[in-house]
Amino acid sequence: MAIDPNHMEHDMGTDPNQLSRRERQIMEVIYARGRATAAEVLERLPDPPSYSAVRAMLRILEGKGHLVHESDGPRYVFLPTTPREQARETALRGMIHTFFGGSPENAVAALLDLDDELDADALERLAERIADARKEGR
Amino acid sequence: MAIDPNHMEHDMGTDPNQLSRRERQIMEVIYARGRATAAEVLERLPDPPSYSAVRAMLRILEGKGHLVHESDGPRYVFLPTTPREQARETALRGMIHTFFGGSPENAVAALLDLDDELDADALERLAERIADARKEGR
DNA sequence: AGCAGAATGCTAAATTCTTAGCACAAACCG
DNA sequence: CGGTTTGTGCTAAGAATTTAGCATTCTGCT
Repeated sequence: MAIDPNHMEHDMGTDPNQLSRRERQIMEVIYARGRATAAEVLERLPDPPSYSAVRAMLRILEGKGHLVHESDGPRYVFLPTTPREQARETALRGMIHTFFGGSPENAVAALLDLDDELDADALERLAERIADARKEGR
Repeated sequence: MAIDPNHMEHDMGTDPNQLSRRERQIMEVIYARGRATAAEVLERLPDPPSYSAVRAMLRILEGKGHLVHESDGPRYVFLPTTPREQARETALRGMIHTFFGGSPENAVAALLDLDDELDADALERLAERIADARKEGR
């Protein structure tokens, strides 16, 4: 059941583990929103720099292959090149390895333990999901 | 049920979101191991630099308050100042915000969907845990 | 004892990151 | 229309990060 850390290897060019401080912050803003203009990124950055600094970083991230842009009227909207589903799986695996000894079960348990918690409906849905998984024999 | 992003604010000095590329990689190695010497960190770093470069980074991380060291014979063993339980909660909340629209339920569902999957015993334990949580009325 | 390897403290240089300003264009508003 | 605001492309400088070497000490082995 342990997660193989080698499973997390990627092309270094778009490996999130190679992102610098600001690059990472920006990618997180964009994933949280799904897509974002420079102004929208700027609004959400911790310790925000200037608008032109944000644009410069976005261009760099595009140059590295992490982002592409579309035009929306006069402005650019940036999207991640790695689909969200893939990016979050990568992030989950990394977190399981770093903080949960490779065990997804421990990670699920920790999620269930968070204070601001899953409500009854969510727990019911999850219980059903788990029951389904058990029926499928996995 | 949405996670409040403001819940993630920390003293900027030890805020993981402020870690640079290499600092973050090193912190992840140390959390994965629980504690580590410079040599052990070096073994696990992607694109590893020299031993002395690793030591210099460890000293910096100690100076910033992220690590402390103990002596183990002639060598130093480094430990994170933020306990693992706290660090992983921070990481989980951040991930839920970035990739799961603030919903822990979505995160749990994604974990359940990982390929290399929870086995039957783990599913049973989680099902019990969920049943307990539902009995407690939360 | 002598030597080689492992360790620390320290320093500075190389490299990378981050920032913001300029010139120009486009869009908006009175 | 004119002035202001918002946007892009581009550049370079300052700041931060990363790297590794030196001097010294300690440890282990022959």
